[in-house]
Amino acid sequence: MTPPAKGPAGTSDLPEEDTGSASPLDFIRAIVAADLAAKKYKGRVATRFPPEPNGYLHIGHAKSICLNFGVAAEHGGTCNMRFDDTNPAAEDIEYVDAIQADIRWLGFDWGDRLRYASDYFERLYGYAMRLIERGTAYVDDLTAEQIRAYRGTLTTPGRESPHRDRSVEENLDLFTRMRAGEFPDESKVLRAKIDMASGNINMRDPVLYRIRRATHHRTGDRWCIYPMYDFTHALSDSIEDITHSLCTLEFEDHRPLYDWVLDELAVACHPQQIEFARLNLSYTVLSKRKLLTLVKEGYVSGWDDPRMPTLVGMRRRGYPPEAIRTFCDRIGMAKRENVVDVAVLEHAVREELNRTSPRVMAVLRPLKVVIQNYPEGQVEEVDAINNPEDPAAGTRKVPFSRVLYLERDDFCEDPPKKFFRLAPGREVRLRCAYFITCVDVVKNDQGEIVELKCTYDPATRGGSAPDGRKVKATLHWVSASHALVARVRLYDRLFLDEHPGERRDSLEALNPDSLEVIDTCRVEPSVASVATGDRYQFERLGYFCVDPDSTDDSLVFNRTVSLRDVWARIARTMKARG
RNA sequence: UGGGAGGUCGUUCAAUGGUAGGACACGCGGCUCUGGACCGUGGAAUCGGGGUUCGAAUCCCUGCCUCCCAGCCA
Repeated sequence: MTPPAKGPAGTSDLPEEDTGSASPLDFIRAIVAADLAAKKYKGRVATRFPPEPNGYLHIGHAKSICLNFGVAAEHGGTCNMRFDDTNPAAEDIEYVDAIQADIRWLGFDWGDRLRYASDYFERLYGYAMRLIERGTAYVDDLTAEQIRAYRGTLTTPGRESPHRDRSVEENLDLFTRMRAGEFPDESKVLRAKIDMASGNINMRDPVLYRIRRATHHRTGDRWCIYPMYDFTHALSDSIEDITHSLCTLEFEDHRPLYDWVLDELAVACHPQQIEFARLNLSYTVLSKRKLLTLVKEGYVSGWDDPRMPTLVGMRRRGYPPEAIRTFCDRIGMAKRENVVDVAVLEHAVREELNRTSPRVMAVLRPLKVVIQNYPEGQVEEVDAINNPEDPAAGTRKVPFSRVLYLERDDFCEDPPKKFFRLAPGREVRLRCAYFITCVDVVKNDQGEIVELKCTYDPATRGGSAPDGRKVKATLHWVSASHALVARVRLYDRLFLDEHPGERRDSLEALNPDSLEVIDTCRVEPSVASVATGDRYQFERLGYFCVDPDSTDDSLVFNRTVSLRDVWARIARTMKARG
């Protein structure tokens, strides 16, 4: 596999070829390669990513973005950023800005090839007039309900509209007046004259234009008629000289219409539409409607809630864009319906973070530990490696003193088999510091453990014993008086059901424990000056990033993903077996 | 007796008439100052039935199952 280029993976700086083991091409890349070999488009490859600016981008869009920009880059081609903005009622400038920011963050660059379907409205209008002149489009006065009734059903053919045979002159006149605003909304539409008996419902005289008085975010009130998707999309592709128009499976039925429009108008460029299966992810929903519900009804804090599968959510969660691109490479490209295990995504995230994140020690649930034989008031600094995967990351000093905090989960008064951590009388290693032995357990009136008394072996400084004795566990810690207090947000999957999208009501499957906030975490002082978005590995716990809610005197971390946890798995099986 | 698309390990993607393979997940072992990482290893699949062929996941016939389509959304 080829990890995308380091910097922004624009249309020209991706590795052209995986020199070495040639991994097989997916079916779309195979078609593109064959077209290139056949000189089909004069050796040109031009794609586009055409979102409607009516929502935030999510991981499913990332698959399409990586495909479109990737295919173009692999052949020195181009990929246009195009907004399919033909429905002013649903769209908003907020989304056009957010979408561009997300794609840039993902690592792609469209240079000066930013396009809007709305820029083509005048040309599109001209094409519509041409269709009318050819006698293959007509103005219909039927209401929406009538059109639906006339359309027939899946198994029975439709009926032709009584207005289907209006003269070219009358259609031209009516359509001109539609544009001029002479008719109220929804009173007339322009329809293609194709075949009301077609088995493909999209070919039963599809609507091409509707009257809709709405202020468009780019064209304002200049238009009161707006073109429909099928008409706009095919022609926009053609206008932009696109060679391969890649879209998802549900548009397969639209391809005959796509081709009809371009053939009927005999345009110079007729791109080929190729459909691929959209991405589904286990334990998450990716439908715009459902994501909108989560936001609107307050189940999450917003589009950028770290539990959301949106690109903004993942960014805030701390997912590196490289990991998302790697994920998109790995899931493959096919036409079969699929549900990718979210573990594949998490694995890509861990892999990237393991390679790049500086290590730091933090204690989520502090348990006070006093080292009895360590001199009161003494402080020393131990050396800690910043990233064992990257020697260039260097080392840092971590203060050690008499009173420390350990993770509550790292102590067990009555340890079960295979629990290697601290227990009464047991010796363990404190990471980068000393071996300590637990000599006493202090409890409060409720019987809760409030403090541990330990001793340390001064000869084990640095973490190893001169006599060669071993310990079975190494624990993370922080010096109580030096540690910073931080708030940490622990995220878990938003849904408990593996396929929440298949339920009538996905909300029933919501995980009530998808967010846990801990306000009393302690982190080592080296993270005092951090910036929003900085990523760390909290040793033995997971990867965390600095949330924008952080201020100069209050740190907030999001847990991006936990480390793989073998002990948790062992504990789970032991519990299951009783 | 509508049209379109698709069925390969648990999941996902390969193999395009010639040893069914990778990744993730899972199991076992090793190593380790992170029960992380890493290394090794194991189990695990061609929807069913016929046919063509020396040889079929792949070609043919047939049956079954799944998904998409009846917005003046995209």
